[in-house]
Order: sequence, then structure tokens, then C-alpha cells
Amino acid sequence: MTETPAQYLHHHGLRKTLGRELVLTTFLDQSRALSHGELNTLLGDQLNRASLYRVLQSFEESGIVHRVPDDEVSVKYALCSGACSSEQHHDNHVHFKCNHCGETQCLPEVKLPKVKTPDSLKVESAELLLRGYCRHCAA
Amino acid sequence: MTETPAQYLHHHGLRKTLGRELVLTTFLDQSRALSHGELNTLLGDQLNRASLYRVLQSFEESGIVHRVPDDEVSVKYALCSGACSSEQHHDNHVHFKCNHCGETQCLPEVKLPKVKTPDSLKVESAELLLRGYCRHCAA
DNA sequence: ACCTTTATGCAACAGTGTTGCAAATATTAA
DNA sequence: TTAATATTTGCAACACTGTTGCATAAAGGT
Ligand SMILES: [Mn+2]
Ligand SMILES: [Mn+2]
Ligand SMILES: [Zn+2]
Ligand SMILES: [Zn+2]
Repeated sequence: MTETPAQYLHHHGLRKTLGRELVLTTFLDQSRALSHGELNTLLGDQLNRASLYRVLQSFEESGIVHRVPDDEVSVKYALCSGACSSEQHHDNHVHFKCNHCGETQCLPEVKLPKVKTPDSLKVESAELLLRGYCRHCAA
Repeated sequence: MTETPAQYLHHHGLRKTLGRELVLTTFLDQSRALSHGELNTLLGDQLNRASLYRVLQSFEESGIVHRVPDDEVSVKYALCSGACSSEQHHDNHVHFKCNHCGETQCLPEVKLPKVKTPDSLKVESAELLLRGYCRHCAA
């Protein structure tokens, strides 16, 4: 990302606000998928809980983050690779979640192969979630 | 499934109870992935809400259902194909969720291709979630 | 039938996600 | 720079999700 967070927001049609800059910077700092709860803990009282939900909504709608399905209590979000807009997301990439530390990361370099599906289904997108042990937690 | 629900429970090391038979029968009737909330609605006051959570836990632990990651508020569960036990689940198959009606179904006949992942990650399982429009909702 | 183990209902609780509204802030137009 | 307007924020209230302790009920083995 060559732009500043403020410019990045502006290019996605969002006003530059303290909350949005905080959330965007946190995603860049952490470089992993984060749930609302994790962000809320990281941000402390710098941003209201409800406002954080609204920041995440606006980010998803404008193509700044995408949702990462999770098998736990709450959904996670991860920064989009860059090509996403409010028109469309292009995040058909693979995610990896560690069974030990619970961290989820995007694997944009892993190609998602096409699978053959029944003709009756009109498939529009695919989400592959790998689970296992990350570099730090491998037994 | 050639066994009765009661036998099926017994073979998975679970006592036959009214709640478990109700939940198992509902999964068989619906043939799709169901969330706790959906089951709770279908069962009405036939089974207490907390007990339903506990039935789902016992089913997951004993290899009767597996969790289907979802990008919405709550997790879904689907019947295992049969080979699963309390030792291990073998549900590395594909799921499909309709963007219109929201129903999720297992696609056991769709082969999940192996993907090449970074050596630093120890991948143990994979979950592919397809999204689009189902037979009934296709535009 | 009795005993032991396990499951259930109920209630209370913590976390997640949504919404209305008034106050604060960002952007645009004087 | 100021004023007008549009958007965002904090706060509070709420509904839903998931967990737990405990007393009672039911299941399975003797
Ligand atoms: Mn991603
Ligand atoms: Mn399945
Ligand atoms: Zn890890
Ligand atoms: Zn549908």
C-alpha cells in the first residue's frame, strides 16, 4: 500500500475519521484476520464498540476488508488485497487458521483450484479455509 | 443410514434420549446444514434451548455432526457422512450456501482438490464453502 | 426394583451484533 | 473563515448467541 491510510480511505469513498484510521492502521500492524472482539480489545477506549461495528461495515461495503468465515463465535475480517471496491470483492483466496493460537491469515499466494459442481447450482464465489498449525505453533 | 436413530446414537456411544432423537430426526428430515437457532425454531418447546446446545456438542464430539463455518451470526451443523467418530472427523468435503435463501448444503460428491501451501504451515484439514444460488433460487 | 451415571430444564450470565438518537466531526459551499 | 449540510460517533437499550451451576428427571446396568 503506497498511500497513507487517509488517502486509502478517501479512494474508497470514505471520509477520513479517527476511528477508521485507527482500525485500518491496526489491520496493517497486525497483518492477520481480526474479529470485532480482538479489534475492540486492541483499541481499548479509543473507539466505541458500536462505532467499531459500523467502521467494519463501511470497510466491508467499500472493499477495504472482507469477511473470513469462521467456525467460532464471531466472524473475522481481513484487509482486501487491493482490487476490491464497493462494486465487487475479489477475495477468492485461501485462509489458514491455526488450531493452537487461533490466528487466521490470508494466503493470497495460494491458488484456489476450480472444482466441478452440480449443474443445478450457480456458484459465484468460493472460500477455502485451511486449518492446522502455524509456523509458531507447529508441534 | 440403515440403522434407526436410536441405534445410530448407541453406536456413537450416546444414550438414546428424546432430545437427541428429535435433533437427529430433524437433520435427516431437512437434509441440510442447520444452525442452533433454526433447530430451536423447528423443535419449538420440545427441547430446551440450553439442552439443544448440549445435544449439538455431544453430536459433534461423537462424530454425528460436523461444524460448517459460516460468515453470519451463528455456526451451522450438518450430519456427518458416516465415517466420523469421536476419534476423528472425516468431513473434508465441500459446502454450498445460497445467497438468496441462505440454506447450506453438503456436497459430498464434490472432490476437494489438494492445494499447495507454504511449508511453514502444517495443514490438517480444509473446508471449502461455495456461495451462489441454489436450484430453487437461481435467477 | 435399585443404583449410578448422564441428560434435561431452568435461570442467570457474558459476549455478539443492531438500532435510535443527540452530540460531534468532516466536507462543501459561501 | 465561516456557515450549512452530510456523515460519523458515543451512548444506551435491546435481541440473539452461547455457557454454566444446580436441582430434577431419565437412562442403562445390576
Ligand atoms: Mn483474505
Ligand atoms: Mn458436511
Ligand atoms: Zn498458531
Ligand atoms: Zn436458495
